[in-house]
Amino acid sequence: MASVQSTAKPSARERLLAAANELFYAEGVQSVGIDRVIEHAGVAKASLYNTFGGKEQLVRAYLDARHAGTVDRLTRAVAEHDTPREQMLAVFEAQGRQFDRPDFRGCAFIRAGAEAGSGGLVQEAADAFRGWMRELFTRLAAEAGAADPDALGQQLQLLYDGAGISALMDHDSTVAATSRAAATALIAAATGASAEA
Amino acid sequence: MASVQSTAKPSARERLLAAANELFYAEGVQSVGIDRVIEHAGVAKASLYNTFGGKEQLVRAYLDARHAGTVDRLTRAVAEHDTPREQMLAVFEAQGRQFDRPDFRGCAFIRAGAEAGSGGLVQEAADAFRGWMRELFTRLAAEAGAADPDALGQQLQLLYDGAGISALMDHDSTVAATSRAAATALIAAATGASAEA
DNA sequence: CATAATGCAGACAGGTCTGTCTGAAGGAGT
DNA sequence: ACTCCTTCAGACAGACCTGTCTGCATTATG
Repeated sequence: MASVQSTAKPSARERLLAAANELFYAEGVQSVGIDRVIEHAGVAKASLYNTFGGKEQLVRAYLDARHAGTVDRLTRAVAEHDTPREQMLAVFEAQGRQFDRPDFRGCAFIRAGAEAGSGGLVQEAADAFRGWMRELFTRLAAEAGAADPDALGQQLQLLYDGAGISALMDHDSTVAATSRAAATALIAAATGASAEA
Repeated sequence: MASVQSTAKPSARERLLAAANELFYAEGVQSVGIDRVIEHAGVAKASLYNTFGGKEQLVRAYLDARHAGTVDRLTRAVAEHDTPREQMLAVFEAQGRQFDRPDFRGCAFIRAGAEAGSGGLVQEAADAFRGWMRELFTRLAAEAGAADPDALGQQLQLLYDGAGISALMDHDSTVAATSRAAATALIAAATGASAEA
């Protein structure tokens, strides 16, 4: 089992995750029912409950997959630059590229957290993701020589979240440039550097 | 009709709006059903449909009331200061006071927008609110002599939204101080001033 | 070949939601 | 006193949701 099969049909689990990603992210976790997920995945309802156990666990798996994808994307973007300052700005540039995608619908964790009540698997997934983002910003801020790395890291996360919200709700394509400029100013103020963008 | 009645029982409309504000804001627009709203308001179901026409219109009225309340609160906070720079910071301080309220549950417009699909009355209400916030920040940025008032106004809105998100999702009481410090730095960078907090 | 595992299809139950409708009670103005 | 209007109480329909269950087909393995 679990052997490599290159061109064969993906497993029920993979098809369910792909369908959940498309539908939950596009229309929201609460609005999309189980029936639409299994129909979109071409999977029987019993397979979903055998594989994941329930809708909440499927939502959790969907968020975990998003988490892994964002970690990959941002890790690659950071690795393309050498200085911590450029690496911090690269995070905002990578976010800006997401804004231009036609299927962009904001941060999946913020949206799922707003839909689901506090507590539960959604909250766990959101905490894990936001903790990773915070650590990324704080680590880069420390490497850049910020006087208070925690403060700069938190400030950059404010910009990151705010940019995602504005891109979602204001249909404003200029927000990526604005957040990058603001990040540049905050980095300069926190490190005492005088480099401009 | 509509005469002044000081101590009498509020009208069905007012009770419905109060109940909608409590329940929708605390638990979300989708999670709370009509039955719970009318029970909490002590109102018959027919009264709700006669007064508002449907749930979506009730949600719209709830958001409009929130809009008016925030406009009042921020307008008062701004009026307590003299210089545009202090007025901008006063907006963040007023937001920080909201964070400490035990019933704080984030920005009602972001949460409702995340729950409802795009388009519809929720989107209209959110657009109106966010437009007002943007104009407030941009006007104050212009009065403060920013080189690019639109850019500074948008940057401050990023911080405002990001702080609300973090206060909601991270249970972090330090975010108000962080956003205020970041706003101070961005204002200084945009106006060329050297004043510190 | 036989057997076990996996997946598909769909019925079914129990609950909740929105919205409509009926019928009656109470208060204000004429 | 009479009438209009608002409001309350609740039944009802139609739709949707989650989760469980019963069969049947396919496939891999002993």
